[in-house]
Amino acid sequence: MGTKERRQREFNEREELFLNVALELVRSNGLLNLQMSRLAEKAEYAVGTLYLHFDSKEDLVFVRRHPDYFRVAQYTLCEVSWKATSAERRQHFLEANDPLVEIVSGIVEDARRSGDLPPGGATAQELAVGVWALCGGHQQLAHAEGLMADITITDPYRLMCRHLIALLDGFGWKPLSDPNDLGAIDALIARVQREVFNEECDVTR
Amino acid sequence: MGTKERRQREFNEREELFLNVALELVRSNGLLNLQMSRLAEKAEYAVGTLYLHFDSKEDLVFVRRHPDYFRVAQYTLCEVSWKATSAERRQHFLEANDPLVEIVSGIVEDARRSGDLPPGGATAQELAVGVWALCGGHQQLAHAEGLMADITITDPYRLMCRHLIALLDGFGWKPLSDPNDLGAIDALIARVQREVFNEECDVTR
DNA sequence: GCCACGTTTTGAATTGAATTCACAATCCTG
DNA sequence: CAGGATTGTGAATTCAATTCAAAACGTGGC
Repeated sequence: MGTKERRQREFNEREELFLNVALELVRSNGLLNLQMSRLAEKAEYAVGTLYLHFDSKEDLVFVRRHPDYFRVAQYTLCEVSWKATSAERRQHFLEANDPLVEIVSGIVEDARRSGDLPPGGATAQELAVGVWALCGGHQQLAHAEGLMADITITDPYRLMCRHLIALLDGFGWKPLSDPNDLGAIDALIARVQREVFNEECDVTR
Repeated sequence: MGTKERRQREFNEREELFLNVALELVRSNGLLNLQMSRLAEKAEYAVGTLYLHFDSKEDLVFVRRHPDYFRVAQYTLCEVSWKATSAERRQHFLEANDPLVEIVSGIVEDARRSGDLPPGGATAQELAVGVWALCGGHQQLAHAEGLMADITITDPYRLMCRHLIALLDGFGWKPLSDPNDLGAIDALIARVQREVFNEECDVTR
């Protein structure tokens, strides 16, 4: 019975199409101006079809996992829309984050095992939350146009890295570095970018 | 010419009324369910009157400075609504934050002068941004129901304090404390609450 | 090939809320 | 107290999300 499977595949492809078109629209007009009818039109399907895939607009936005993820995550986490979202989607979001939590926790545990991080105290997850919060908070501030400029901050992402270093230093994570040594930080950023992300990702944007 | 002034006063009082009723509604039904027509009705004025005071709903929400400030600030800073807001309101928001920036910068400078904080390196404002980001990020995560529970974090605000301590320790701000000494942290929280906030503010909520 | 039936897709109609604006009410001034 | 200016009103408009009855399509049996 291959028909059913083909159907399913086509359905998935259409969903993918919707998501891609949505992404395009979000990129050019912003999340706020995303309109279901325009999205449907641009994808060359009827609005109703869109609603076969997504329960609501929130739902549509929620599904995206992508380079623009940060922006969506911020919107999603914003209490207002968090509460507007169905419990299933929230669960989905939380579960989608699990692997990340795993990875980060693993890194923390490795560090502890190897003695880079003093034993006892914060659990791996507690530490991870701090990093997550710091990144999210910086992201939020960095995107509020004019805010950083107002307090004469240039290069907000480098600043974020400095704060991350300070935070981890505060937990005694070795090697300790100086959050004020800009040269060393730039070198570190460059190295991580090269060795971990294989140049694919420009952290400074 | 006292009439004009009375008028102005009455206008201001009405604005205050609108804001109070709005706050009530937000508290009972959430920010998302705030409806202009219901607000007008509850305040016993016409919708049009509401619009004499506020250009839009965003505008109304923006104006509030209050214990629920965090929630509103989060919504405000969320890129999506930040961009939807008029440039004037944004400017207003930024200016309203200036005194806070001043205060925090002052504290940082005092610390540097007294030798508690090593000289050089991050500017006071850069340091302040880190604290702001960390608080905002924690706030965001803490309010996303289920998220903290999912990764077995209890007492997210205490955790936030631990991370703040770690961050400042990382910058070498004396006295250095151990972000893992929970007893000391609780004592510190209690002390700050007592001496600075005069018990008026329950930080643990 | 063609019909009947279930399934999928459609988009016009509905709904719900923000915002506007022509008119009404009120206030002020000479 | 007339009448022009200012302020307040809420029905009407607008705009976008969501629904749902009907059309189009696919499938298996004859």
